[in-house]
Amino acid sequence: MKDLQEKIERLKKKGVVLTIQRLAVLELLENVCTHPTVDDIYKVLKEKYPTISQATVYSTLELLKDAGVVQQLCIRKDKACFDPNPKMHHHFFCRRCEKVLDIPIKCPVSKQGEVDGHKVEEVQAYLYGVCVDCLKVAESKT
Amino acid sequence: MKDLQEKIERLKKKGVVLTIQRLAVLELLENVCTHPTVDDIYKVLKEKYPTISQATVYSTLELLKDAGVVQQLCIRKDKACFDPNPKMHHHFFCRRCEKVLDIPIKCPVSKQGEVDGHKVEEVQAYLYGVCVDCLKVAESKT
DNA sequence: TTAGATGCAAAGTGTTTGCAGCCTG
DNA sequence: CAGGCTGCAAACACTTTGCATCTAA
Repeated sequence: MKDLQEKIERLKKKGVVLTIQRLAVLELLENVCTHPTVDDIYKVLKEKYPTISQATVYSTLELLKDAGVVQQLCIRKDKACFDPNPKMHHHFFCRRCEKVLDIPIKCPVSKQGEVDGHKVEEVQAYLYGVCVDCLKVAESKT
Repeated sequence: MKDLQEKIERLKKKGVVLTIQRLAVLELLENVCTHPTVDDIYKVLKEKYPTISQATVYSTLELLKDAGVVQQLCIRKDKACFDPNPKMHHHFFCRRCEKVLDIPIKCPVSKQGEVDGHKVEEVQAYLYGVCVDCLKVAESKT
């Protein structure tokens, strides 16, 4: 939970008002090992905070992203998902079960923050395929 | 034009019916050096083929993607864009002018087609930042 | 007290779907 | 002639927006 405290500090320093809703989103993300979509987050929070709205979840996630405490992934073409870890790392999307997983590969962006003269601020490497669990299921059916 | 012929051959071998509309999409993509969205393609084709529909453009692009002659990029969160080059290579998105550019970096997916036991079928590395042209404009305004 | 956040609903945008009619082989 | 493609419009899903109300500092 050290991460959570650090994030809260960082947000406070930026002058962000920490409402119940924002803390709830932050906390949920901190305790998750998946990469939830907006709707995933909304549905879970709805249980504890029945009046929370999708618009708030959307705006909070944007706020957290802009503050650099979470990152948004564009790995699925239908909807965004979020990663509580804001540090650069990469992802795998299983086309079968639609899970998103962190992966340990290093994707070197040549010279620090610069490629062909373009200023690089962010890098996302997305791998697509079939995850090990789905491969096992497929095998066992053979 | 060699590429175009090869693609047409490949599609024919797969038994794909090459209608006027499909050829038009294919040809347009072959003569483009950008990464057009569905709407970009639709608008251009509309001039030459006033009755063409968006649905046809969508279905054609999916067909071409499935046949492996073009690739779809998920680099912008609002809409898909397409790359006539189906071979693996990576992309840069300029947040200022919203251009998508091919970039020469190599993003090594460790062992051939496999990471952490997951079967990798496709890799997309997306870099985000400000392109060299927009950087120049920004400088000249200083 | 008040600037700014929330909740609700409507609007917006890209994409998919259903189906009648048309075309191609 | 038959299967499949096209064009049109409606349906869909995710996201954004507008605004009245509420709330944290």
